[in-house]
Amino acid sequence: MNHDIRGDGILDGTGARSEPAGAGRNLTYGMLDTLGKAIVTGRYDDAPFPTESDLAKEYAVSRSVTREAVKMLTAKGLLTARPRKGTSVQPAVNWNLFDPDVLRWLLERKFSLDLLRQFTELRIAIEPAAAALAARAANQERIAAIHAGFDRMAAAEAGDDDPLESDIAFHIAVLRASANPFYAQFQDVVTTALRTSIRFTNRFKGRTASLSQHYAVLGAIEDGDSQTAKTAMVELIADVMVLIDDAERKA
Amino acid sequence: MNHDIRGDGILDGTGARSEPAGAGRNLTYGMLDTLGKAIVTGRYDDAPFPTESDLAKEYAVSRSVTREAVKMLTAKGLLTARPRKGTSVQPAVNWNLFDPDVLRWLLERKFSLDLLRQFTELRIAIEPAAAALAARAANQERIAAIHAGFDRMAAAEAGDDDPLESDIAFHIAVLRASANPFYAQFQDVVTTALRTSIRFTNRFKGRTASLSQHYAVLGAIEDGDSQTAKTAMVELIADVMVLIDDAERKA
DNA sequence: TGCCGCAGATTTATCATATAATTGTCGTTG
DNA sequence: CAACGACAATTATATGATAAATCTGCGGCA
Repeated sequence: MNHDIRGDGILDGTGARSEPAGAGRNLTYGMLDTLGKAIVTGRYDDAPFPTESDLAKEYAVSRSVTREAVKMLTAKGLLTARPRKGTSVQPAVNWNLFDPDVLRWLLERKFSLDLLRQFTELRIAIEPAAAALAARAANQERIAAIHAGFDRMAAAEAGDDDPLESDIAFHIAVLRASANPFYAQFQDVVTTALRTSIRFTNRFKGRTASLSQHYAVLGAIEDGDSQTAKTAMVELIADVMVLIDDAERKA
Repeated sequence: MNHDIRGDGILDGTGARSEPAGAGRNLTYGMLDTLGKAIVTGRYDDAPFPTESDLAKEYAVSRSVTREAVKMLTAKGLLTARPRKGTSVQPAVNWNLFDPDVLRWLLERKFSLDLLRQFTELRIAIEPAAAALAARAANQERIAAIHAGFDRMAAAEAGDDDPLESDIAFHIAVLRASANPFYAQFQDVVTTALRTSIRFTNRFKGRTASLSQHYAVLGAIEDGDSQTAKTAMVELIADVMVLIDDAERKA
């Protein structure tokens, strides 16, 4: 096994994420990323997790780097370490699924329709509630942000913006407009999940017809009509759910 | 400032959390806990965050321990570090609120009615949806778990169990019964929030009257009636919200 | 036989020190 | 005044040594 966490020969095609970019930043983050993916994809489900000195040898880095990477994975709930017992992978229920790194590892390496459906089941609870709160907490600035997202979607319709990124921008703006930090917390989660699920949604080209549905959400929030905002958002995400159900039935 | 992360003279009154118990486990976890609390309570909002060598001196530990604690806080979104620029506290929007440690630090040290209300706004979206899913995914084992939680609540009514812990057990069982890992993820969050909010809810003694409401949720899930399960859970949490609103009005 | 306890081995935890890499600052120079 | 280069501060990495925790198995003792 030849692990290249130094990234000497890696060509990083995606330049999407600006700041948190895991891999190439330094040895610790490179190891974090590689190990994280390995864990969520089940490489150590039957094999025991290596000792820190074995890991250091395997990845050709110092024990400092190894220990720091392991500590970060521990902080995210993926690992646990005890003297003499060694380091071991935690059961998946302990993983912090709302950590953007963990979710990205899961979706990038283990994408499944089932996971997408479960995630959409979450969105259909969160986003309508966020829209309802946004309608109550509405002010000039928040509405402007949502409006900007909608305008980008409209521009994307005409080919002047990216359809996926503008869609994400709209939903993020609604979450933030809820004025509730717990809802705002889902920003990263929704962004990560939508970005990686593009593989799936791209197969259905008729989906951009939802522009009018997005406008219904925007309008209701502007009017301060929380109930309408909620139901409009429910319908929007329910349509996504229908797509997934269809795909699952075919598969 | 005298930081006792070694816990030599600390008497740990709570023994509640069994495994993840932050403080006394070792120096790294002790420092993680102390630093985490300090950050969320705003100690470094105007003061710059110390360099790692300063931290090591201040806490009387080696740089290894310091770096590993800082790395864990970085993994939880509280810090960011760059060569020459030093380590600095991230804006609160980047904090991983659904990390049990972060939420605990926030609630233990910074408890506010406002935070509790925002959290309840989240629960009123999550838990009813989880109950609805649970009604669909119901099987013998899952129903038994919810039933066990309910039985504990009934026992607590008679003084034979802890009212808070049994209440938590019921809600956790519903989240798990949703058979959706994203909902199950809220286990720790709900547990942490309910445990720390006991200070508040304990002032209202009439609240245990909700036993019948919990039974309504249980019954609906047993019947596979997702709509009833959902509305029953909404009512249950809406009552909590009323308590909070009352308290906020008085304050 | 069966149990208790101790010695050894293994692995993480901690410490200490040295060197490299990154990048902001400031002065110099054209 | 701008661009470049030397310096300095801070994190990043490497290495080696020692401590602490705890599992395993051996041996003694009742």
